[in-house]
Amino acid sequence: MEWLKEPERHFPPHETLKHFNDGVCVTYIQEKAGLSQSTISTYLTNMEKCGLLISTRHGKWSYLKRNEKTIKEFTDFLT
Amino acid sequence: MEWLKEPERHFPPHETLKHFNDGVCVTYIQEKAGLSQSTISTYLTNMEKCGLLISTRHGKWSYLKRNEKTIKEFTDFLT
DNA sequence: CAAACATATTGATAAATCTCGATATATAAA
DNA sequence: TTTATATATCGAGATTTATCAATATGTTTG
Repeated sequence: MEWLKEPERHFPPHETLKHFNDGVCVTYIQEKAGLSQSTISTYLTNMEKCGLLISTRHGKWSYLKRNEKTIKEFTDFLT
Repeated sequence: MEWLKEPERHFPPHETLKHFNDGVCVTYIQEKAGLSQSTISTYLTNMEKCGLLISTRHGKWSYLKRNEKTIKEFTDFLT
């Protein structure tokens, strides 16, 4: 969640997409997290299901970005 | 944590102490939570150790109240 | 001091979570 | 249309968490 606040500071640029408008691809997140591909895929899927992330598919890549609306609702609830 | 925001709304008055200045006794929290005495005692001890609660002993009773300072630090971190 | 009461600690078990490798599926490239 | 690449799903083991009953410790009261 923290990394996705500033993708350009935490991830290399995408080869195909020249921007981070839809977030970061699963592979980059997986490599940086240092967990297995299946683990990260499951985590990201769950985080999307519970509304914390937004997933967008471009060709064979899935890009993940923060869902600021739900995140705010959640932190507001915690506060 | 939520109950302790307004003890007078969520708990009966204490017999000995006539106020909630130091929070609520373990027994009341235990009864309201519906978990065993040992479970609640452990939880409250841990929450105190990690700074979320402040524990004050008056005679044979322990009273628990929120540690607003640490709670704020934590919610700030989450936000 | 002994009995009673409030809280703390210990030891145990069931359930949940973390994490992986293997495999499946989807998409693009050759 | 086979192969390569990216992501998803499944099944399983190890670790952690939730929770309890039993027991211990601390404190007051008779």
